[in-house]
Amino acid sequence: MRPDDLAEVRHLPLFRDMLKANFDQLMQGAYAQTFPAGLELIRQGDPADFLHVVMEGSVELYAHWEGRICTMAVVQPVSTFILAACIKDAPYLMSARTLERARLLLVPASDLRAVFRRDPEFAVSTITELAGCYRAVVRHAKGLKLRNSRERIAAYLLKQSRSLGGAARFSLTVEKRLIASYLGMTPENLSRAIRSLEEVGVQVKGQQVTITDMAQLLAFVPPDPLIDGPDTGGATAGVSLPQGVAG
Amino acid sequence: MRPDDLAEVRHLPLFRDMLKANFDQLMQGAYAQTFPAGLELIRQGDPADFLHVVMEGSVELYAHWEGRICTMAVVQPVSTFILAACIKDAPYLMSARTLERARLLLVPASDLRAVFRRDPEFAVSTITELAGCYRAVVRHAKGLKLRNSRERIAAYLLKQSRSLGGAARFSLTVEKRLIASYLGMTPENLSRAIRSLEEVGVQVKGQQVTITDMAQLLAFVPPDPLIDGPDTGGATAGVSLPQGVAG
DNA sequence: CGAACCCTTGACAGAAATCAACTAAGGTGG
DNA sequence: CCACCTTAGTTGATTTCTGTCAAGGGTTCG
Repeated sequence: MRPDDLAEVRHLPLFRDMLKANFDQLMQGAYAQTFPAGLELIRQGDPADFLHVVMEGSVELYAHWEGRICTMAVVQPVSTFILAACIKDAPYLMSARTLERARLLLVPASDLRAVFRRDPEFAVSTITELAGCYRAVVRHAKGLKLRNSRERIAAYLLKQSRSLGGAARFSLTVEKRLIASYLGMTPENLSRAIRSLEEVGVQVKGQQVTITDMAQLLAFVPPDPLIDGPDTGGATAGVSLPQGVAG
Repeated sequence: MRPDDLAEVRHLPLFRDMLKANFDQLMQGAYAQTFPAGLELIRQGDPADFLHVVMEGSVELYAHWEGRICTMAVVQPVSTFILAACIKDAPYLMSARTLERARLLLVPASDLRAVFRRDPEFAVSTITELAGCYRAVVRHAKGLKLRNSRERIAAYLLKQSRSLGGAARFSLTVEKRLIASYLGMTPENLSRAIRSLEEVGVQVKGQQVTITDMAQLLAFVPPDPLIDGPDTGGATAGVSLPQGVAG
């Protein structure tokens, strides 16, 4: 594993406060690997063996049942996923696949469980991380239940804009079909709904999003930190959530 | 607070492994209180001051946005809720109200945060509890996205049945309108969908549910532990989930 | 160049929300 | 004890939303 990878992992909220000795030991059992695009990393139902950390590229978390599939999140660097399954030593609830060529760090789940039992700082970091993940999914569920398709799309676009500091023009970072699945609708429906949103202040041409009337758009879906998440203003992009979003 | 209350709280997975001294201290700052039916205990957006433990009665967790409301969970004794908000010292994502007369234990969030920083066992319990909550919400979100109304209802009824050891006859434990909201549909739609489920092996008359053809019902919605949760076989009832479900 | 694949559009079918009316059950107060 | 009121639940008619099926345009990549 590259030394600068280690430094980056060390800076993650999950790992930054633990004792160096414990961090080093955790990383000793871990290994980094590069995967091609479109590879299935994890299949839902499998036992949770490794905590995954995305170093480069992006990973889709998705779920399936009876032949249907839906995207649950897109994880982008640098963040972890499937933490909860590792902790519970339980089957993964979601599958994962690379959206593009990606480099991942795999940390054995057993090491993880051993370490937070003896490193209180790491335990606290884990608690904070999980609490954040939990709240992210609750917000997602609230969006699904309280908003219709058009509203979810508008809120999604507004969130993207806000994460870029309120930009009126920006590019979508993931495929539309994936956005559709993440927002709980079909690609056709997304396409039509996007078109219909022109009358409330957004125009989407290909990947290019232009907010033509911010006030009108804000009036159409009043952003709510209890659904859309707190103002990040940072560089978080895509459908991913602030940090690790999957357990 | 009653001594037998203390014993019951002490037996919760969240509290059972911590040092007695720490438990006692936590409980010293806590207080129990009885609330009438229909009282709003928590309003979403308010700062998280207390971890709530339901000792008796039941509590609905719900969310609202722009005049719309939806039920997120029903919490029944003995379990905790809004753990995650307390940990993050962040605003509640959900509101809470008593469905019936209920007795609650309120534990100051600041005490909570202080204690798991110095009691590793409690930290581990908190981690496990949160991981469980996270997975419960992920399962709920999966159900919403991967199943249609009829399937969600059928799965819900099957889950109730299984939690009673596979009973073919049982009573609904919560109001239908609440079930409808929990499952993400209108009461009218629930009513009609229930009626239409007669042709796949369930009959519902008032509160009474009768599974007339278990095989057919199982074929209609193949239960999936990654959505419906692991087989409990226990006495868990209502729309509530195994343990604390709200952070 | 051809083969995928994504995205879009149209036509249609099915699902779900809405509006309105009606029933039934439970609780209140006379 | 009964009349009354409130509320949950149901049913019907209708509209709106969403998914499905099919076709075509555009792009990327081998």
